[in-house]
Amino acid sequence: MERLLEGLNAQQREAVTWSGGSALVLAGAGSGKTRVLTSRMAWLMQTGQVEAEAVLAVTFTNKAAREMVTRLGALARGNAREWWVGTFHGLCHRFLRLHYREAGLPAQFQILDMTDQQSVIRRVLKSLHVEDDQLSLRQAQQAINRYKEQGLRAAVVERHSAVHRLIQEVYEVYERQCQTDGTVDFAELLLRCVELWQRSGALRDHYQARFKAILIDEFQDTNALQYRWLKLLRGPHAEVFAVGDDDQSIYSFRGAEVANMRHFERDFAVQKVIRLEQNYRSTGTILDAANALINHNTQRFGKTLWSDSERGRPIRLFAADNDESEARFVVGDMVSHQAEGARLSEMVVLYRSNAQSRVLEQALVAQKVPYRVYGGLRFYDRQEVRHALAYLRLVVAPDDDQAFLRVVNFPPRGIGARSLELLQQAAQEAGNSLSRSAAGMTLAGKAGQGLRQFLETLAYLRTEVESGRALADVTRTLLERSGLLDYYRQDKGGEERIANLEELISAVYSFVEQQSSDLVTFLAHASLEGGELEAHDGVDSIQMMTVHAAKGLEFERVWIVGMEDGLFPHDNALGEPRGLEEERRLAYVALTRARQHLTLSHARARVLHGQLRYGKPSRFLEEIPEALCLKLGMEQGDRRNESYHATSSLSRSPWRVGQRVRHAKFGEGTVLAFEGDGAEGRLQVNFRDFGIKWLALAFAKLTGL
DNA sequence: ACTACGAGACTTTTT
DNA sequence: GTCTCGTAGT
Repeated sequence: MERLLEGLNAQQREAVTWSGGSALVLAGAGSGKTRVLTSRMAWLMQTGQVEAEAVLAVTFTNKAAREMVTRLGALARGNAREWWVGTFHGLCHRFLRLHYREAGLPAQFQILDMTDQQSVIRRVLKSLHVEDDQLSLRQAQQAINRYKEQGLRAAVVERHSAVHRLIQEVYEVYERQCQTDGTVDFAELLLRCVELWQRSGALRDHYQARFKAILIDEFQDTNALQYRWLKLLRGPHAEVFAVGDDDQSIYSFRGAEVANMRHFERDFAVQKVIRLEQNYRSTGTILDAANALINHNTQRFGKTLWSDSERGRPIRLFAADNDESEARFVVGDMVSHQAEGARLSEMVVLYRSNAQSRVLEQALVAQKVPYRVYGGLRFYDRQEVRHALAYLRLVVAPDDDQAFLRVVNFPPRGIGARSLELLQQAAQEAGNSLSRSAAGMTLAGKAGQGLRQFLETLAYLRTEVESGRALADVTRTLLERSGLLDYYRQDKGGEERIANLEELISAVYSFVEQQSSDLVTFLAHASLEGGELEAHDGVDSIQMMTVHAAKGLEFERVWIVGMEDGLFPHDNALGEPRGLEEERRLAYVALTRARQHLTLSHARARVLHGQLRYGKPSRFLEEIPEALCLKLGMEQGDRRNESYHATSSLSRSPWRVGQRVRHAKFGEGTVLAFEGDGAEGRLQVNFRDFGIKWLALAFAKLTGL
C-alpha cells in the first residue's frame, strides 16, 4: 500500500489520501493528474475504505478511460470489466441498457453519432419544407443539442420569435422520429439518465447508495447536463473527487462550463482545494512563458506551475514572409533536429485550424519527410463502413427508418424516389416503420423485386444472428449478399473501400474476441468510439495536429505555427465576450505540450480561404517575456513589432530558408534566416554540432548540400 | 440513376 | 483552395 504513495510529492500524496469528503484538485499541465486519479482509486480500494463496485470514475474520452483502466489494472486487483470506469456517454449507455424499459426505450435502441443525427435532422427539415435561409442544418443541430444540454425538451422550449418557433417544430419532429426509430443521440444518452433518475426515486436511491466514491477527470470540460447528472448520482454519503484545470478549458464552444468548478465548490461542500503545481514535463523557460501568458487572463482559480528541471533553451521565435516560407523553415528546422539525433515522432507541429496543415504537408512532401496528420476521417465515419453498419443496425432494429433509408437502395436495386414516396406514405398512414410497411407492400416491377431482395437479405441475416453464427461471419455474409462488395469491386478506385470493409470484418472479429459477441453491443461501440486510427506503421514520422487535439499529449520538441492575430487568436473567437481568454488558454495548452524545445512562428502573409491576407504577429507573442525568447530571422534585441518589419526579404538572399549547407569550421547545418542584402547580408544557420550562429556572407565560406 | 456543375462555407470537436 | 450539398441535365 505504501508503494502506492512512493514517488508522489506532498500535494499529490495529499490528494491521493484525502478523506474529508468531496475535493477539488486543480491539476496544472504535466503535474501528474492521471497518476493521482488512478492512485486514489487504488488507494480507496486497497485501504478497504470503498469496495471496487462502489467506485465510479468518469472521463471525457475513451482514450482517457482506457488509460485509467490499464493503470488501475496494474495497481489494484479485480475484474476490470466490472469497474464503472468510462466516459459520461459510455456510462450512461450502460445505465440505459440496464434500464431501457424504465427509460422508455426499445431493448435494441441504437446510438446516433453526429453524422447520423445530421441526416435525421436533414430529413426532418425537408419534411417540414424548411428552406436553408430560414434555418440551416447546422443551426438546427446546434440548437437541438444546446437545448438538450440545458435539459430542455421540445415541449418546453421558447417560442418567442419565428426562428425559435421553427426550431421548436423541428426539434419536436426530430424527437418523435428518434423515438420511432428507437435511436438516441449523444446528448440524449445523458438526458435520459437524468430524467430517469429524476422520475424514479427508487432507481436513483439504488445508485446513490451504491456509489460511495465518484471521481471525475477534466472537470473544466463538463457541461450543464453532465453537472446535473453528477449531482443526481451523488448520494448523501458519497464523495466526489474532481480533477481539473481551469486554465486548460478550451471547449466552451461545445457547451463546457468552467463555472462548474466554482459551483462544485459550493454545491458539493468542498472543504479543500488541492493544487498540483509542480510540473514534471517542461523546462523552466517554457513554464515561465506559459505562466506569463496565462497571467493575462482574469477570473482564474490561480495556480503557478514550477519545476525542478533546468532552465533549458530559449523559446525560439521565427518571423516568416509568408505561409510557405514558414512551412519550409519549420520542416528544414525539424530535419536539422533529426540530424542532431532527435526522433521525428518526438516532434510535433501544432496549429490553430486544420486548414493550416496543407502548406505544411506540401513542404514535408517536398523535403521527403515522413509525417502523420491527426484528426482526419475516422474509421466508422467512412461511407462504406457506415453503409455496412446500417445493414447491421437493421438486422437488430428493423424499425430504424434512418438506417433503412440509407441502404434500401444502396447498392442501387431499382428503388427510386417514386417508390420511396409510396412507401413513406403507406408507413405514415399505418403508423408503422418503413421496413414493416415495406414487408406488407407490393411494388410493381423492378422496384418490387429489389425491395423483396433487400428484405430477404435482412431476414436471412437475422436468422444467422439468431442461430448464433459468429458475428464476423455474419458481417461477411452481409457484405456479399447486400451487394456492397460487388458494388465497390466494380467501382474504380474502390480498392480502398473494399480494404476498409475487410478491416470492418477484422474489427468485428477482435471485438468479439475481446469484449462481447452481442451485435447490439458492437454497434454501440462503433458509435461511441469513432475508431481512432492509431499509427501502426513503424515509420518514424513528424506529428501534426490542431492545438485542441494535442491536449493531454506531450512532445520533446514543439513547433507552433501561424501565431498571428486573426488566426491565433482566431478572428471568430474575438466576437465572443470570453473568446479572447479561451484563445489564450488554448495558447497556454499549446506551450505546455513541449518538454525541451519550443519554437513559435508567424507569417506576415498567408493564403486563407484562397485569398492572400496580411497579418500582424499574435498578441500572445508579446505576452511572453522577451528574455525567454530567441528571435530568429531578425536583429537580436530589437523590440518586437518594429523588428518584425525590419527583417529583410529572403528573396534577396542567395540561400533559402530550410536549405542544408556546409561550413568549413561548423560543419553541416540548416539555414534559418537571412537579413541584409545579397552578399552584404548575414545568414543565420543552425549547425548540427555548433548550434545557431549568425554568419556574415562576405566572410563565411558556405557550400550548399 | 448517375454525373456534372455551381453555390456557399470555412475555428476548435469528443461522445 | 477544397469540401459538401443540392439541383439540373442526360
